[in-house]
Amino acid sequence: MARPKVPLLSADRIADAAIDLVDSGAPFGVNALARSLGVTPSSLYNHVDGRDGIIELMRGRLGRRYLLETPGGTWDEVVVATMQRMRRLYAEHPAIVPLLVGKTITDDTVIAGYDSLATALVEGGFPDDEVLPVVAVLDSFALGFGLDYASPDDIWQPGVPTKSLGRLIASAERGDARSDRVFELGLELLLDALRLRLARLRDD
Amino acid sequence: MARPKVPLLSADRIADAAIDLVDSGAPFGVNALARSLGVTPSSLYNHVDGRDGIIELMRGRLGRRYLLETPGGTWDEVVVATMQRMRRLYAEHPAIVPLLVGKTITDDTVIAGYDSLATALVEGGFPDDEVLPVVAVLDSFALGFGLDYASPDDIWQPGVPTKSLGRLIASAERGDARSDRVFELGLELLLDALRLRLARLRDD
DNA sequence: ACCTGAACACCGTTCAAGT
DNA sequence: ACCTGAACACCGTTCAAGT
Repeated sequence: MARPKVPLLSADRIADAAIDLVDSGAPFGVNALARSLGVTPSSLYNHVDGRDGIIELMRGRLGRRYLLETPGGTWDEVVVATMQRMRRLYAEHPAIVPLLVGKTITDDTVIAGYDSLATALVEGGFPDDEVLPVVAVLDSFALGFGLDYASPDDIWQPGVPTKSLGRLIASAERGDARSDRVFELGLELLLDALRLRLARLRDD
Repeated sequence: MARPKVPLLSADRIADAAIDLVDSGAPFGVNALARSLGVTPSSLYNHVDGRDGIIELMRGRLGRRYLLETPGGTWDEVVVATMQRMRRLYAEHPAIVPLLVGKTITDDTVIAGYDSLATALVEGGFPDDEVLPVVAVLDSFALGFGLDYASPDDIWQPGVPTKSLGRLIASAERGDARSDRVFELGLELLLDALRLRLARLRDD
């Protein structure tokens, strides 16, 4: 075939196919990705900076789908809206989360999401030196529950008698219902705590 | 060499070498691990169930190092003690965290750690159907900040002007000091929120 | 029982060749 | 500019052979 008149590939098309691939449950890999695009692995290198580059493209693509319009309102409304968007992103693309962890974020849309969160906290009255830690806490928690959605249904498999865990696991919800509940509870706890903290800061 | 009179390898020795390997900053792999043990890759398969098996061994080994003695005291003391142990584990072995995520936990010591947490919450007065979600929230957060320790110093690299993020990043702490602060803040927030929640539950 | 060495299928990446 | 196909170094895993 050599060079076609109209390109078969583009960064966006590659990112979309990569997202579909991982969502389908297949392990991520550039060979598998090329196959799903009906193309040779080496073709991808005309558009994309290797495996890690593709992952960063996926992050950006998802960012644009889920985090594009920055939410407005009071600081806690912004926190809730942002966290819920991330929840949707992670819940609908859980298998992608493990690929994203521990890599520097450069995508503008994703950066903008964190920026709007930080700005809301600043305007809400949190002191400058506390805003980034709060954002990081929220981010840690978001990532944590993202991984929760990605986790196997049985996170814990006790091979030995337990005092409480076995009994609680037996009667617990499973799957997305469990992850949803964890998210709701965690967000509520964090918001309560942040409101309390802000109130205390004001009293001083 | 064939079979030596005294075995060169054991599951524990392999796990320790694997931990050292990852701690040294090298990417984890069974070939590299075998090399660091002065042994052929195929030798490992006499002791260990492949790559994933080695990772689960690392989890267990670290669990035994960091989570062995179950803490006592009131529920919030148990929470603090458990979280601080996990913090130490993650802070001292950050590069291992990404390997552990999203895999089912079967190691007894680690299970026992979660069990003692769950038991403390039950005895502290949290309702049965809320204990596991609380444990999961704590776990999500622990994993999140574990990944924070594992993250590059610049998690965010804004390529575009930001309203707040750029300015805050410039004046923020870095490295472990930043991660420590995130952990302290997050733990404090979660404890405040949990105490508040328990008090409300008692009022009803 | 425990190690080696050869072999296998697969991985990500590079690069000359073709249009 | 964009795709192919060959090539490369490397990956995890299996297995017969040796003691």
